[in-house]
Formats: sequence, structure tokens, C-alpha cells
Amino acid sequence: MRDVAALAGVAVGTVSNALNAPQRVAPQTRRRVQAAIAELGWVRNESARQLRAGSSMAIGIVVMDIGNPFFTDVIAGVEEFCYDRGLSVHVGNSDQRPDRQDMLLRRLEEQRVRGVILAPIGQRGDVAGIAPRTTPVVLVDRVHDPNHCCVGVDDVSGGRLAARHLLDHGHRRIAFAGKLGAFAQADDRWRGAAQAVEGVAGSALRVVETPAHNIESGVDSAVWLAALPPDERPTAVFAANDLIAIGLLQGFTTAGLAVPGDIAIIGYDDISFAAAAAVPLSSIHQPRGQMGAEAAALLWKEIEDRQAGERHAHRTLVLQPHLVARRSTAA
Amino acid sequence: MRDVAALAGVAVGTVSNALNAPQRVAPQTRRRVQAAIAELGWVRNESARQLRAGSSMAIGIVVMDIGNPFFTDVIAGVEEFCYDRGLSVHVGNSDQRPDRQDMLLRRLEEQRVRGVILAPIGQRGDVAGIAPRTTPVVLVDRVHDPNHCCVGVDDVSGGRLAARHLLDHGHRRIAFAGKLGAFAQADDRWRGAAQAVEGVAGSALRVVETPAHNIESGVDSAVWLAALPPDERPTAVFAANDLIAIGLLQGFTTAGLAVPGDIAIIGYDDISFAAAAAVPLSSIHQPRGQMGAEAAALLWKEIEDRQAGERHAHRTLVLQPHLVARRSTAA
DNA sequence: TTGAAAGCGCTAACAC
DNA sequence: GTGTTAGCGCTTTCAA
Repeated sequence: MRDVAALAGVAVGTVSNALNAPQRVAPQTRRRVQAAIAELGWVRNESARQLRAGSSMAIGIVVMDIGNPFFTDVIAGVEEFCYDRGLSVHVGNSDQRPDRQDMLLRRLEEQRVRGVILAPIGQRGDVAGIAPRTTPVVLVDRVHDPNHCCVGVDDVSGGRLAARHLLDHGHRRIAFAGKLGAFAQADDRWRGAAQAVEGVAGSALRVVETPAHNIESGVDSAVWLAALPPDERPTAVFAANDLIAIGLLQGFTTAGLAVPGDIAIIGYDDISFAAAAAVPLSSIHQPRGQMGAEAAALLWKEIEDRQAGERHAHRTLVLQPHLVARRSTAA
Repeated sequence: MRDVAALAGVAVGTVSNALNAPQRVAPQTRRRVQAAIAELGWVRNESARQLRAGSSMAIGIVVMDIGNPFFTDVIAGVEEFCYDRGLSVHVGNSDQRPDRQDMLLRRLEEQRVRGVILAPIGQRGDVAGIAPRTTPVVLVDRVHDPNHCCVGVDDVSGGRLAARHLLDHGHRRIAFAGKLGAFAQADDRWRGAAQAVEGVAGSALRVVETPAHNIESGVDSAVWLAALPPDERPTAVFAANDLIAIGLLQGFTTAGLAVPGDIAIIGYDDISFAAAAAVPLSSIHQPRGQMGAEAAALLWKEIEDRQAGERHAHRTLVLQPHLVARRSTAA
């Protein structure tokens, strides 16, 4: 910046003003400064700016799996909110590894981001590696944490929606394919479905446990289900997420079972590949972009509250999912 | 840090040394410093560190679509390389918007990242918004740019692979579904396929132009193809990418055409959803993680060269794709 | 082995 | 409107 000032024949303070408070500097001087900047190809040093200013205009977001379309949509929502307000967004991918999540959180703190949005790994919202007393943290896809604002989706309601949809189409022997006891989300979805099924006489919900929530688990479950005697086999499957549902579709197709003719499928998440499947998959849609945007808004509120020295009360926002009926449950 | 020093009863310089050159400070003092840090919950200020040090230990990566599994795998490759070496990675998503790409590039430069990896938007590798004379830039998924190192895949070869595979399975009326004239990649894939088809008498490659490279385009192409008289209709389609291929499968399934019985499909990219389709899709696999890792390695080499004051000669790395045959071309 | 102090590039308060 | 200058938190000589 010294060089710019020298070339423009002004003081460094004037260069700074030309950038940060243009109205305080004469148009002519401003132009000379601009010209000097252009000629020298000077780029402001954000570290110095931040050091002096005491804080950045950036927030961080750390997700547990950037390869999952669900999270990329959440990120997009966050970005939309932030870029509209001139905030930078630092994206991190913990890739399901707790040590990496800690590392990323720690680095964001070292960079003095104003706050972070976290889609945490694991059941508990334990946010080791960051001191929430210092940096505000909003949890996404997780609900009712005493120490943070949260944005989540009502998974019990979503599970109920899915099961009801199947019941409405006359299904009585229903399976739930997913992993229980590991993620609150999956447990809630199952619980909602169980509630719906309990309300209908003669209907039953059977759990097909999977080792994970991925496509492969779905394929395996389909193979297992297809091997059951037809009069015992569920006529519909509710998958804990769309990846499982996609796997189920492939497994059933391979096994020669028609979807939805022989067996119906409904998934959860409504990722774009669900609609794109050979037999478009019914699913429970979560407002992902909105989740991201709301999380960013909550975070920004918390940041402003702290700044103003006001007491901040953590809030949990529970968004409602909705049913998207497609051909896989159309029979 | 002053507080830490005060609490530990040492000078700030000693605290700094305890962190950055532990061997230069007495074990006992070191422990006292550690204790003070823990008690105060102090977190180092990266801005100050950088400002003083003159440079960061971070690189940036900007991709044109973070929702595309292709790029998330590239990112994963970059992260693997960098985290192993203690480098931070700043991920940015230009979301196909040139202004956003410029903005992200500019911000990375303001943050004084050591270099950036860019999966650029658009045909030309025009990297406005960043001064490559200052910050090294490696282009990914793009080839032979005079001003940058590049890592790409041999798309002509990939196109040839795909077409040969179809020809080997007896197909003679082949369609290419994609958008030509917009992306070098798609044009190359078509060119490779055309070369292969030219080599076989009685075979023909017909282009089905799509408005974009997404699922919807694939569905529409399938509808159009399915409407052709069977003896005129191609018996196989080579899709410019897997999204189109996935759309094709859905379109054909809906139209009552069997894949691969009535019509075969081969895609490009080998994203995980290709293997997961109801009829697993053959595809051309690109070493995505490797691309990311190689790009990071090239970038790091360039950074070191500059640092050492050596002349750096840009290199282009062209990786070879390979065929993954699955059921969609199995007939 | 530790302490003292200069200075990285910038902003903002103040003086002119 | 513009110039001068202190100081943000850290690293890194240099001296003790």
C-alpha cells in the first residue's frame, strides 16, 4: 500500500480511505489512487486488515460429508445468505473424521471467523476443538442442543408422512431399512413411521437393519427382502435415506421384482438422484437450502447479539419436511 | 498471547518459541506455557501470524459446481495431499457464475494463499480476477494452457473407449447425447467417438444435441429417441456425462424401452450414482481423486520453485480414463 | 534459555 | 480533504 500511495502521490491513510470511505476523498484523488492500484496490481492484505480491524467478515461451515448432495445444498443456502451480505464463507469437509472436524474448527477459530455452522459427526453434538464461548456455533441437521442454536427438520413427522403415504396406498406389511441406534435422525424417522403404523389395525413395521446409510446397504437389503417368500415379504419399504432407496431399487430390479408393482419404495431426503432414478423415487423432502440459510441467519443474529452485548438465547428451528410422491409408490 | 505470557510468568517471545520452536525452550517453561494456554483457552491469531510471517500455509480451490460429485472427489484428492503436509485448504464454489469465480479468486488472493487450484468456468481458461504473476494457479479438468500448469483427462481417448466398447458389442447406429461447441471436454469426447466410428464400416454416429449436461437433458433426449421408428433408432447412446446417462435411463424406462435390451447406454465420469442406477450404467472413469492430488502436487512444486527463485516451466498432466463396463451395455 | 523490541500492512483517530 | 501516526498480535532478531 505504501507503493500505491507513493505512486499516486498521497499518504497511505488516503489510499485506505479511498477504499473504505470513498466519499471522504476527492474524486480526482480517488481516481489517481485507483490508477495506481491498477498499475501496480496491488491486492489488499486481508491479514493486516483483519488484525487491525480486530475481526473478519467471514464465517465457516464444516460438514461431515461434502460428497453428499444433501450437504452441498445446505452449503449453497449458507452461501446465498452470506454473499448477499458481503460475508465470506469458509467451507470445510470433516469427511466423517472427528479429528479432522476438530482440526477444521480449530483453524477457523485461528482465522477469527465470526462464527461457524456445523453439521456435526456423531450422535452427540460434542463440539470439542472449538470454544463456543468464544466463537458462536450453530448446529445444522441436529436439534435441541443446550449450548447452541440449531436448525433441524422434524424427522418424526417425516417418518410419519412416509408411513402414512404407504398405508394410504393399501400397504400393510411395511419394512424400515436403516441403521438404528446411531443417528438421532434415523431413529426419529423410524419412530414416526412406527407411530403411523400403530394407528392402523392389521399393519406392521418390520426393521431391516443396515450397517450404514449408503447405496450398498440398500442393495443388500433388497437382496435379503427379495429372498423372502412373497406372502411374507413386505409390500413396501421405507428407507432411512435416499441412498438406501436407490440401492433398494437396483437390488429389486436385479432380483426381478417390479417397483412399485411387486414392492413399493419411499426414501428420505429427496436428493436430485431420487427423482432421476429409472423409477422415480418417492421421498420426504427436506428444505435443505432453507436449512442452510436459516442457520446462517441464526448465526448472524447471535453474532450481532454478542456484539451489542445483549444476552443471547439459543433457539432451535425445526423445519417441516414434506412428501414428494413419485412413481415408486404409485401402484 | 500477552495474557498467556503474563500468566506463565514469561515473555511473549518465549510463548511464541514454546509453540514454534519447542526445543529452544526449557521443558519446564514449556509446560507452564501450555498450562497457561489451556487455562485461558487462548487460540492463536492466524492473521497476526501471517502478517508477520509474510505468507500463509494455505491454498485455495475453486470449483464450478460443488453439487457435482465429480468436483467433490477432486476436492477430496486435494485435501488428502494438503492435510498430509499441514496445509490448509480453502474451498470455494463459483456455482457456474463468472462474477462469483472472480470474487472467490480475489478473496483468496487477499488472504494470501500460497496458490490456487481452479476448475474454471467456460471454454477459455481466462482467469480474470486473479493475477497469476502473483499467485500460482493450477487448472484442473482443462488442458494445455500457456499460463498455468494443468491437470486434465484425455477426453478424446475416453470418447474413443466408449464408442469402441459399443462397436465391440455389435452396435452400428450410435447416438452421442450432449452439448457441442460449449465445453472442450464434451467436444473431445464426441471427437474420440467419431474417430472410433469412422474406423468401422457401416457404422454411424448421430448427435443428439442437448441444451445442457444435466439429468433433464437426458430424459428429453430419451423421449426424442424413443419416438423414432425402431429400425431407424440408434441401438446405443453415448452420453457426454453420467447425468445425461441417468436421465436417458429414466426416459427409456418410462417409454417402455429396455436397457440394454432395446437400447444400450454408456455414460462418462463414473460418478457413484452411475453404478447405483437401477440398471448399473457403463461409464468412462476419470481418476478424480488423483486429478486433485496431482494438481495439488503441481501447485506445490510451482510454489517451491518460485520460493527458490527458480524458473518454473508450466506442465500439463494428461491422465488416462478407463472403461467401466456394467449392465447397461451388457447385451 | 529467556527477555526486549522492531516491524509485518493496514485502519482510524486526530491534526492540519 | 489529506497527512501523520499509534497500534492490532505475532515472529524473530539480538542482547543479556
